[in-house]
Amino acid sequence: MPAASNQGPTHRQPVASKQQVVRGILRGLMEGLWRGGDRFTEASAVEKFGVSRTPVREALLQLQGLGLIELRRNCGAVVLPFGTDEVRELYAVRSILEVEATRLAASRIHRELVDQLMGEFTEIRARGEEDPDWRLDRTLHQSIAEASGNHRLLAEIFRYGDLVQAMREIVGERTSDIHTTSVDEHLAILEALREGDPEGASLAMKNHLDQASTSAIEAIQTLRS
Amino acid sequence: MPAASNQGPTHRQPVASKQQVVRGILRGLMEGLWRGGDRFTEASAVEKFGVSRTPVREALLQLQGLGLIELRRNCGAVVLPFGTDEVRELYAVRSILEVEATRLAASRIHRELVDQLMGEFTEIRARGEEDPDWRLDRTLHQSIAEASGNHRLLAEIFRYGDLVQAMREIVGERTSDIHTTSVDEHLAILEALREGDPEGASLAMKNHLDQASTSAIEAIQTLRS
DNA sequence: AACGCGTAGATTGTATACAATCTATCTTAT
DNA sequence: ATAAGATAGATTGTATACAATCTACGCGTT
Repeated sequence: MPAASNQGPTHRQPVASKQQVVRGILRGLMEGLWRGGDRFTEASAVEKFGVSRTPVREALLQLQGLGLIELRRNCGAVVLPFGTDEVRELYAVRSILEVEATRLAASRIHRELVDQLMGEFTEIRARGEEDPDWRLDRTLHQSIAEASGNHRLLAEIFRYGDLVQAMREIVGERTSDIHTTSVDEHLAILEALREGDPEGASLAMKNHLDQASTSAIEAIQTLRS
Repeated sequence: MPAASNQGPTHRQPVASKQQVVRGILRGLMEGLWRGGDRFTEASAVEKFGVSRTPVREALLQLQGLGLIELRRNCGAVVLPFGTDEVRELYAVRSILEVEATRLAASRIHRELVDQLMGEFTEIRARGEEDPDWRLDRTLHQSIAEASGNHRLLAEIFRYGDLVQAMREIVGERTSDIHTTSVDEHLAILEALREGDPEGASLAMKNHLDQASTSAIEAIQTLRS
């Protein structure tokens, strides 16, 4: 018997504690549980999530790195505002990064990759399917970020992509109606990339992210209503 | 300068441990102590810096957030490449953020602030002084980022500003010759901002950061030679 | 009564012990 | 001899105890 094989209330997965806290606090932020300027201590998070201080501290540091809270010496965590304005700003920064990545990618991305992605999107559209877990969407953004040729830019785009994905999943826990991924917007980006048109591709990406921003703001409002 | 005034082996400042590790590893990266792909364990860092695992872990998480190392479960920290290409990419991302912030700031920044900053830069230039600790430079970049009106964009610019400042200080520990801050480049930005010219200001910022990138690359090469 | 100071509580920073997991080597059966 | 599996070591994930620091309240002095 190599493993204890406990069934029933299995042992807490050690690796999940930190992400559980990150998710929980992010959910609280999105639901409007705290107002900007509110403070809470490590001890309160320990009690709320039932884990020890170590994963709580690491989770708070991660959230600070994501610009969602602020940690002050011996003063607890200060919750930063998180409303429609902040979501708009988040998508604005994401747009700055991805629009520039798209501009760079236009002259570097491989045509075969563009064709393959276009095929998958058109197939999805023909079947009337939905890409419910945003797998294709993420693949597209990731492929463009990689084609930018700047590893650090790719990393920053991933940072925001992971944050947006976490927000999507939290929204999905409550509202069954997930906004349909916009295949047409994606295809517009790919068509411009296929022609090697940096301005057209970056403009199409900007339009796509503006639409995504509006959808995200509506989702937050729905979550809080 | 307050001058730390460390006398004797006073009590270890509890708050300094984590930043000491961050600084030490960042210095190692800049000096080329490790090659990209090298791995080191928490235990080795504990031994190297003489602190416990807790601040080491938090330091590694911070460095991962800065995109300098990669943490893998039970596999230690993987050092990412850090050479001239990576410094160039770092400044490219910084440029993307700050150029857009400058464009946004052109129509929002207060004229009095621009005039005040121009006064301080011209005074520095008239006196032939140097702004050795980059205080004015940081004030300018911070003021522009604030004037962008996007708090998250400001935060991201701060993230890179702090990283660049830490790199400058590490370079300064070894090489007495610090590159002179380029007053003319700063004044070009401010003059365009004063006229409310978004394209001129953002172009001047891009030029300024391109020069800074070249200087940083030269500094790294000097540090390693 | 107002201000300064000191002490107690609270909170975070750090160190260490324990648990879970992974990697690599060694054994064993085919 | 090769490959599959088990076992031991190493490494990270988590929990807890201790140290340092900050905040706030109460006391004493002016």
